[in-house]
Amino acid sequence: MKYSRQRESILQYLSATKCHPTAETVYQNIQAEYPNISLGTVYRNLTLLTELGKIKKITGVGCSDRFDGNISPHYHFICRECGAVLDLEMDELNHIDLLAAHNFDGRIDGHIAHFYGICPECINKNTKKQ
Amino acid sequence: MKYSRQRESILQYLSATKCHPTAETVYQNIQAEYPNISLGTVYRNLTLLTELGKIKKITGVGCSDRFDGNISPHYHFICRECGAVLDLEMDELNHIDLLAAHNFDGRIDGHIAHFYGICPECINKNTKKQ
DNA sequence: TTCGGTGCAAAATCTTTGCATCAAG
DNA sequence: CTTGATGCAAAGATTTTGCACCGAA
Repeated sequence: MKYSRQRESILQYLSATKCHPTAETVYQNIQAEYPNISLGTVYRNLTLLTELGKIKKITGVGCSDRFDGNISPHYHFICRECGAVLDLEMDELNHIDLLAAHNFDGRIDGHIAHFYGICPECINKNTKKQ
Repeated sequence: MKYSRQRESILQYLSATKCHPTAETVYQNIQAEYPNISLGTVYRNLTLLTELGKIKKITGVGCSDRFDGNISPHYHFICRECGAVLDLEMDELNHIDLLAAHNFDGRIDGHIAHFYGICPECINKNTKKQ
């Protein structure tokens, strides 16, 4: 695979940020360094980097997919109020694959899980309102 | 809310089927009874029924959302090979919300989880091939 | 020089919506 | 009748793709 400055920039941006940006957000941020980059290139590289395992794609959060530079196994929290996506510090739930496989004839080799609730910031905001 | 034959038909179809159809598939099946129904009406009713809690929307499986007439709490299995979505017979994983909340400052009140692997049918197919 | 990557724009896919008409209450 | 629901088609939103040109090797 050939090196590309744009791809490198996308990977660096994702590795540096703790938020979980959409393709559009990645695009806007990379534009600071490469004003001529196109959204198509961003999508192509996000797909490529996901296939290479260098980033993770998070689906099922809002309408657009999100991307994560943190490829260590971890779970995500989604705030029902502001939509924020946060990393959770918790061990892998390996045992739940076994629970799922218990009454199932197929083979189970993994899972995705997202947790929902109210983020610290929104709890704080709500307290002030009252 | 006014009664509508179309909405009733959609609800009945979803309650009767064990597969987890997309809006497009619902549309095609309802067309058997109501040839003039429009995709817009299907989407409007699927959204409405989801808000009313009469059906469930399953996101994060393939490109389009899927819908489920089974509103009892349960988990889904997704076949990596054929994309089939199957119901899993397992207890609710209430304890994982506590695990998630352990090192987290916000409030956690729920989760979604999908399990991945190879479905019985595909395992069977693969065995025959060899 | 070669060939993969890019920028651009068009297209594809999925979903929502405006509006005139229809039908439930 | 009145008002919400429908059918239709257009528009929105997100993502993919064809193609000519650029730039890494």
